[in-house]
Amino acid sequence: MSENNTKDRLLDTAERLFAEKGVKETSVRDITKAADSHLSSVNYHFSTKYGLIRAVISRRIRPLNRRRLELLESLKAEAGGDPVPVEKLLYALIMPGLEMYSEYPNFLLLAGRMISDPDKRIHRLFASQLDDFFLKIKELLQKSLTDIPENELMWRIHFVIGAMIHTWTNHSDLEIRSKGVCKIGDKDEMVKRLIAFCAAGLRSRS
Amino acid sequence: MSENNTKDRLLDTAERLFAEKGVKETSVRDITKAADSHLSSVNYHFSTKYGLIRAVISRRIRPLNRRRLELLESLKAEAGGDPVPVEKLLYALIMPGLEMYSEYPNFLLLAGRMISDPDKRIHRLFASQLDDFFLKIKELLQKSLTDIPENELMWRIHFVIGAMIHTWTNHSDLEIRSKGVCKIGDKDEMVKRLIAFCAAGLRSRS
DNA sequence: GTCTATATGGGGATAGAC
DNA sequence: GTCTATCCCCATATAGAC
Repeated sequence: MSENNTKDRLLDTAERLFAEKGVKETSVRDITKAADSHLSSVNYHFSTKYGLIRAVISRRIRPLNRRRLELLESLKAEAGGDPVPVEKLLYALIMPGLEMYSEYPNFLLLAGRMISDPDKRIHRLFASQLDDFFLKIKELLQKSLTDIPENELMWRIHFVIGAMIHTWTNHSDLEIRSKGVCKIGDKDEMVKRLIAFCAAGLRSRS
Repeated sequence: MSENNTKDRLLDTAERLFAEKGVKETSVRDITKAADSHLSSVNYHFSTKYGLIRAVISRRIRPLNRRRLELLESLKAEAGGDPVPVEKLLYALIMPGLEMYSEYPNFLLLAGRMISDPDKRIHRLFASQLDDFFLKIKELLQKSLTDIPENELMWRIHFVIGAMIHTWTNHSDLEIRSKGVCKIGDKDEMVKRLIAFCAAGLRSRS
């Protein structure tokens, strides 16, 4: 994936180091050294360190969210007014992230940390993308789960997002606790499980 | 809660600032200034900044986890060999954290960030406490949900923890998305919802 | 235990030659 | 676009007087 020009090398290296050590913990010097570039190249291409952070995140999160919204739209069109099965809607939320994990394994860890980043600018880089999706999936879920009040449903969507993000960032803990039995590597199985869990939670009668 | 001696004032102030700005983003100078103390007092009382971080976290996470384990133990004793209702087991996981939120509102946000902290020492301060609980609740859930294979169950417990932690750290996003309708302030209602969601997820037939 | 002064290093950003 | 040299600030930590 990495290209040969400096800008892309900086993005790739920053993505990796941010995921490994954290954003704040990675200095511009670390990045330029590992990318075999020079300190000032970051300022040249991205103005500031924050500009680099934003670029690292945007180039993945935009396609990710676009894919999610496309999936939702096509499910909506397919159904033509009928309710869409909850599992299919959850697939649209969950699967694109896991496909990204296969291709860019560093990114989900980074994204999962961003969502709770104390720097509001960084937090919003991710959270703002979820805003759109949240509204749209809520609308579709309301048609599929007609007996659940709107505020209850919003809480449940929030729980779904939590389960997903925790899986992105902390699957290594589960791998340890399960002594290697539960691995994120089994992508399809894992997605099936997460979807089944969340679908049951969304449908629950309280 | 804050006491008058320097050590406790440092702990209280650090807890607040770590939650507001992040651990890495808060300097020892910030803390000592806000606590009306002196730069070197941190080194005197806690040796290093990391020593302070550890102390801030330990004084809350130990009682929190003790409470959880006590609740599990008393449920187990009460049931006397019979399966314990899933909802009660979830209560033992979820309620102690929310009681802590009422008393020390900064801590849950801080704890939720720690779990995905890139510094492994910090990550483990929290994760290591969950290890015990994970094993114990798994054992009890297996008796209550006899038809669910162990590895499936472990994934589901992981999802439960994710939903809980995301709620700790990101309820403000939900509050915004729901235009103020969904608030963590309604503690009892929120706990009821989270428990109902997770119980349904745990019971799901895949 | 408290306070001042300071050591020492790392950080982001920039100027200016090439 | 690339590279060097450097500015300037802020961080943690410590020495040593009180």
